[in-house]
Order: sequence, then structure tokens, then C-alpha cells
Amino acid sequence: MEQNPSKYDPAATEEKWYACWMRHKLFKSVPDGREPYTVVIPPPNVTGVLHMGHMLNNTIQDILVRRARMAGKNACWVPGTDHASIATEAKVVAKLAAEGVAKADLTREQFLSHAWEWTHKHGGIILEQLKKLGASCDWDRTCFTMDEARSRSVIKTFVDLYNKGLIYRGVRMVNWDPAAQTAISDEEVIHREEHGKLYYIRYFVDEQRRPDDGAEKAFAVIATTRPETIYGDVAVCIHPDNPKTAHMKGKKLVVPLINRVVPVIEDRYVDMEFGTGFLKVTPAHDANDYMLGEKHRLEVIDIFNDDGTLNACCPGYEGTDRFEARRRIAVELEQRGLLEKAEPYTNSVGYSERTDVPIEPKLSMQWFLKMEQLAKPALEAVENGEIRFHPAKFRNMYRHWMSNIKDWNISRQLWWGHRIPAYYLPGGGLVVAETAEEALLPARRQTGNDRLQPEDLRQDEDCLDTWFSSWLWPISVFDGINRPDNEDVRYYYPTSDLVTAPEIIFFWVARMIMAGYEYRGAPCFRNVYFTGIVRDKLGRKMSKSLGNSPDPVELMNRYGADGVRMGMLLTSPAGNDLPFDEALCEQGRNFNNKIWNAFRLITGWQPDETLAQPVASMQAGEWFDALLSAAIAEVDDLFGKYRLSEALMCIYKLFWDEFSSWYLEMIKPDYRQPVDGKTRREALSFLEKLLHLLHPFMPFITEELWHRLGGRSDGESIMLSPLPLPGKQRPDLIDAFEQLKETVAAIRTVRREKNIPAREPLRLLVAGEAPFPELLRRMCCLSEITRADSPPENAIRFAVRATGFFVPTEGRIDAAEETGKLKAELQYQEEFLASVMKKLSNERFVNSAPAQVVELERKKKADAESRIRTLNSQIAGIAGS
RNA sequence: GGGAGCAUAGCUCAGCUGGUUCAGAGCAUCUGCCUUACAAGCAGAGGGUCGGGGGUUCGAAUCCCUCUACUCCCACCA
Repeated sequence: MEQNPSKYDPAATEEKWYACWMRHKLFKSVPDGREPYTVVIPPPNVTGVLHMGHMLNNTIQDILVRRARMAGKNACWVPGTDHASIATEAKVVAKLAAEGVAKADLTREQFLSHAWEWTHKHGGIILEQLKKLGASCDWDRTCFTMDEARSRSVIKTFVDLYNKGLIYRGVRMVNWDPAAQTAISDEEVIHREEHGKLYYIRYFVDEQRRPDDGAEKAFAVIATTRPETIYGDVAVCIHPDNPKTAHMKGKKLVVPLINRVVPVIEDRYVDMEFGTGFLKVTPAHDANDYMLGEKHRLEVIDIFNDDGTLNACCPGYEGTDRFEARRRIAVELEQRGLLEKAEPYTNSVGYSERTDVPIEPKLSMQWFLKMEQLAKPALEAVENGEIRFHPAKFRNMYRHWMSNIKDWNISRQLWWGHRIPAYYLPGGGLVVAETAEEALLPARRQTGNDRLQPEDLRQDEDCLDTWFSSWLWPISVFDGINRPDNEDVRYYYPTSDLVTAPEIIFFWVARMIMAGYEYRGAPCFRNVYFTGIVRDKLGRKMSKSLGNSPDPVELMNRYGADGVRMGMLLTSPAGNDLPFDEALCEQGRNFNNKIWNAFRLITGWQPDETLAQPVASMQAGEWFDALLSAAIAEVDDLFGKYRLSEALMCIYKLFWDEFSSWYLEMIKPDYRQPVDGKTRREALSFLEKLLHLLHPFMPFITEELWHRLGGRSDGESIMLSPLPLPGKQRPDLIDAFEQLKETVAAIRTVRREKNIPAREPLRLLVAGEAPFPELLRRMCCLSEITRADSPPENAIRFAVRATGFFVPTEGRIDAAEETGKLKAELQYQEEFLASVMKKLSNERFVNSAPAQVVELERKKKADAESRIRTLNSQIAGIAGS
């Protein structure tokens, strides 16, 4: 007979089923009478490739979606990609540079056509990779943050918020990324401790004005970490009450190198303890200095070009990179005797999240969104549980950020993105409108010029922060911004669960919640599941630059998508980092194989309908049914708490330990013997239920086996068949079986210790009732089980719970050894009894503990006593022989 | 500098509002087995004074205080 191979081969199976699911459009969702279950994908970068973080995140989403689908909900998982403004523009710029083309040499239109070309070439690769993973997205709904409908949503939202007075334009100190040459938001700045130097520089008193000052008092020493910024110095500030610096009050100092004469100003902002008590003020390049500058009406001198080189304000250093300039300026100061000393110093430096270069504080004209009003309902929603975080600990972080929220800089000096719909008028002023045409009317009104044409208006050059489009995602994927009353958005919104990383809780999650209340008056999702960060064995975050991340596609080729999915899930409780180890995928693959072989075993048995079901098989069936009911209930509960890896572990143990190692061994017919029809049907039915439970985690192998079980037509799928429901809970039966298992284990131990082969029949004598004798006989190869009213001579003796057992043997028994083990057990039980007695004899315990607890202790006492009786008689049996 | 979180077996974690023989799970390790589904396997075993100290209680891994270690978030100290 043709046998299935003993090893499961995932590759061919997985490809086959994904194609089949697609062919039958099984992931497709349209609104109907069922309860919706909606998930929007956190859109990956359009030109990105799948990494381990995506793998984890999308596996979890797929599990939730598949389970909801099987639970009878109308599951809709919307896929899509993000244009990723900075990241993509940087890639395109790099690609052009490699071809010898500078961005500056291109027009905006030319550049964008290159960017689109790049997007079309690399775009969507990641979505194809998600298919390999098994992601059950409704691909017909695939969106892109820069497609037509999404772009329109963004522009419409901008105009709306502007009209509501929430968007404004202003000169602010922003975080300038000199590599990307754009401003970035505070959230995109990562602060890192850095070992630098603190330079002590001499600023001489302006001698033209005060020629009489003593030479030793003729300069102030100023500590700074950034000597290059002295070219932008416009004042030196002291604390008005600082005695150490009081002698400089009202004087003028000369800024070294540039020889600019600047005033000494006084402000309580200065920390008297820090450095020398003198603070140089550079309003253009430090947020605090800017504040001081505004307060004291100081000049602002910007000394940097946009690319981080020094500009014409710095004679001798024009065009020099800021860090090179810092070194050289320090040297020059030293040569001129203006550098008093330089000490090692550790301070915190902001880096751009995208380009990883140090941020330059820079003054520039930017667009901002007022956040306070938007944040209010969004904060409340998480506080009152309308939106729940899993794990809940992230609420604290969220609350803190939301209650200290700052305005959001939404403009970026980039081309790849949604261009800000602000149109400048020829004579100054601006109009915000969705298109140049729509801007025309208000523009004519504003200018009083009726002949104004669209081409007379100059659109703002900047584009919007990427997150300004992704914050609308749960609404915009259903076109709910452009058509707020359409059927899709009414049916699918609010979405159900969001699965994302805690790193983007502020970038994305918080802002989506705000947009949700602003534009739908309702939460954008009910639950947020925060995944951890995937780390390598050394605990380092997996990243491209470190090269420590395995290629997920390669992993799937090696272990199968099901194997890798399981590997990801095995150790990833929500919110905890995942120390990834390939061994986990191996474990996943091994589990696939286990399932495969259980299937082979059962289907390999020849059914014989004329055979009656043995009592053993019937009892085993009842027991496993009870176990399955308990597990189904537990898995339900765990899913309710979003404890997915525990749910998987529960099913894993059920399948491997209980179903394979116990149940199948219990019902297994003798070699080459047929099995009775009822038992086979039961076993297959259990297997099928297990496959259902497993399907969300391991979609491919479960589909394959579900079909191999037979009777399925081509378009049918396990993913559309209902999850098994829990039956009656029977904890007593499960416990009784535990006793049976303990007895089996005890007999196996006897065989091992006495070197008795597994298939050599044994006689078992029981001082009392044997649990499930038919099963015991089958599992332990017993020739007979008889009641022992008097202990036989020459027998191995053991006890399980309160039942004593004897195994008569031909050979000699070491009486001392036999009693030794029993006595050890007896001692344990007596100590245990003593501790229980101690509690029960404590009046305060009996009086103050709940009745249930006291009752339990009484039961423990009774159990222990009966065990002790059994052990004593077992020991006595030996003593008497 | 502020705030949050965590600390349980070699590793990753579970242990809910104190009380089931509560000290657990998976992996890893060790010992037997190529037993007729599966060596990607089977049958077993060992391993932790629950970070340290103090307190509350009849009773603490669990509650309180304190110390230590680590992690993360926020913050303008030049």
C-alpha cells in the first residue's frame, strides 16, 4: 500500500494552498449581516522587504484574523503600503547619486518621476512576501498611502484642519536633519549619550570701551560643547545673582575668531553651578538660546547651510562640515591662546531616526498642527477602556505623552509625499485649498484681482510628514474621509484589533486615535496588541545595519511558513521582546512533522465495521473528549486576553502529549490488526478538531490534512469551517485519568528498573481498585490484573495515590531496596500530613481562613492519611514475607 | 533630572484580587531506547532558599517599605 512519506514537506503544500485560497477568493470580505472583524495592516514601507519584525507582527494579525473568520465573523484584513517619505526619498536620492545625478539638478517633476519609477519597481515586494507567510488579507482592498483616494483624504484633512484653525505656519526651532535636509518631528529624534568635550573658551572684554580693566580680569571663560557655534554668538548670559560672574555685569565681550562685540545679559535661566557660570547665547542653533534671544531681543545669526556645513558667517570655515569645523576651530582657539582647557564630557545628542546623523537645531518656517484639542478625547478613550492596550502597561506611557503633548510639525522639506495644499499669492498672503483651481476664488477675493490665474499661485514647496497620512489609515482605507457615509466605512469601522510595535505608539497609534475621534467621532480600533522587538541571541535589536537578522523568506524555505510562524509565536508574549532563536523554528517544524505523523498513523489503520469498540478505546475517547473541551475553553479564554503564545502552547501540549502520546497509544490496534470503525471515526474527529484549533497558527498543514481527511470539495477550506465548541467540562474524569497515567508511569518505571522488556507480559495485583483496568492492561502489557487481598511473596511493591500495587516476579527481590523507596514516600507523606495538621490545629487559621480553604485542608489530611495507610501496608507486606 | 516596568530552573516565560501537595511550562541538559506513526522520535531523570533585607498576616513568589540590578519612556542644562 502506498504510504505517505514519514516526513512532511511544507514547500509544495504551502504554495498549493495559498494559490487555492486566492483562486477561490477566500480572504475577500464584503459587508453582510455578520459581525465584522476588521484589522488594518500597519503599512510597511512600499519599497521595503520583509524582516523579522514584519514576520512577527503579521503572523499575529493573521492568527487573530483567521480565528475570527472561523468564529463566524466577517473578517476583513486590509493590506497596504506606506510611501515612507524620508526613507524612500533617501533611497531614490542615493540611487540617483550612484548614477551621477544630483537631486539638486532635477526639477520636482523629474525627481518624482524617478521616485515613482523606483516605487513601481520595488513596491509590493513585501506584500508578495506576506503571501508566502500565509497572510489572509483581502488583497482586492490593497491601499497605498499615496494612491489617489488616500492622497485626496490627506489633502482634504489638511484643508479641514486649517479651516478649523488647528493648522498654523510659523518660524520655530525645529530638528533639522542635515543628511535628509528636512525638518523632522520631535518623535523622530533619538537621544544618545555621547562622549564629547567641554571646551573652556576665553571671551575678552572689549578693550576699546574699557581700556582700564585689569589684565587678569579681562576675559570671561565660557564652557561649551560646540565651539563652532561661536560664530552665531550674539550675547553672553549670566545669572543676575551669581557673585562669580557679577564683575562682568553690563560689560561687552568680544567673541573669539569673529571678533564680534556682544553684550553680557542677565537671566535667571542660567545655571550658576554649571561650568563657569557664563553661557554663550546662540539663538539660531539652540532652542533655549532662541528663547533667550526672543526675550532679550537679540539678533539671530544662522551659521549653517542646510547640509550641515558652515556658511559665509564663518570666515575661513565656509563650506566646512560642522564636525570638521569643530576640530579645527578648537585647534585654532588653542593656537591663539583662547582655549583655556578642554575636558571630557558626556552629554545627550539628538540623532535622526531615519538617517542617523546628529540633529541640528535650526530655525525655519514650518507648518504645525495644534494637538491639545485633538488629544483630549484620545486620552480619555484609553483611560476609560474604550480602547484597550495589551499589555495594559503601555497606558502609562500613553497617558504621560498625551497629557504633555506638543504641537506636531507636519511639514517636511521633501518632494516625495503629499504636497502641502497652500497657495501663495503674488502680493503675499496665502490660501489653503484642495487644488489650485479651488484656491483661485478665495485668492481673487483676497487680492481683489479678478484676473488671477491658477499659474499665478505658487504652491508651498514642502510636503507632509508621512504620519500625516498614516494617522488616517483606519478610516482612509475604507475611503471614509472622502465619502464619510459609504457602506464600507459604516460597516468595518471601528476596526477591531491593531497589532503594532510599542516604538510607534506616539508616531502612529496615538495619532490614529485622535484622527478617529476627530473624523468619525468613534474609536479607530477596540484593542491594540503591542508586539515586542525581535532581538538576536545577544539581545541586540535585529537590524539591517548590524546584519544580525535572518532573512524570513530563507527561514520559511528551510522550516516552512507554518514552522516559522510557530517559532515566532512560541516565545512572544505581548509587549515583551522576542529573543529570536532559529531553534524555535526547528521546534515549529518538528511539530508539523508530529501532526503529519499522527495523521499517517490513524489513516493507516484499516477500519473493520464488524468489530465492537473495546471498552478501553471507549473510555479513552470519553477522556480525550473531556480534555478537548477543557482545552477549547482555555484557548478561548487565552485569546480573550490576547495571550497567543500561551494558547498555542496549550494546543501544542494537547496534541503532542495528550493526543499523540496517550490517546493514540491507548486506542492503537495491535500490529497489522484492523481497528473498529467507531474508534477510528472518533480519532479522526478529534484530529479534525485539533486541526481547527491549530489552523490560525499553522494554516497550511491544517488545510492540507483537513482535505486529506476526505470528503472536501475543491472550494472548501478549513478556514471557513467553524471552530469546535467546548462540550461538558469533566474535571473529575480528567483527574481519574491522571491517576491512570501515574499508574502507567509507575509500571514503566518498574520495567525500567528491573530491566523487564516493554512487551513481556506482567501480572499486576492491586490492593483495592485499579483505575481503568482495560486501559491499564493495554498500556502496560499486563497479562492479568487481579485483586490482591493478601500480599504475595517475592513481589515488587509500589503505591499510586492511595492504591497499592504488586508485581510478582520470578527473580529475587531486594527487600531493603523495595522498602527504602516506600519509606521515603511514607516520610514525605507524613511530613506533609504534619504540616496540614499544624494548620488545622491552629485555631486562628480555622477561625480566620475561608471555609473553602479549611475544607481543602481537611481533604488534604484525609488523602494523606489514606496514602499513609496504603504505604504502611505495602511496607508491612514486604516485612512479612 | 523625572516617570514607568521588570527581577521565579541554564534560556524564554506563566503563576489573576495572599490559601488547590505551589514552586510550574516549553526549550536546553542528562540517562536509557533505531519498540511495527514519527530519532524532526519514544520512555524517564535532574535542576530554583521565587534579586537582597525588613514588615503585615494564622499563612507571602503573591501585599507594604527599602536596597540592588537591568530595561524602556519623557526631559532644553550649555
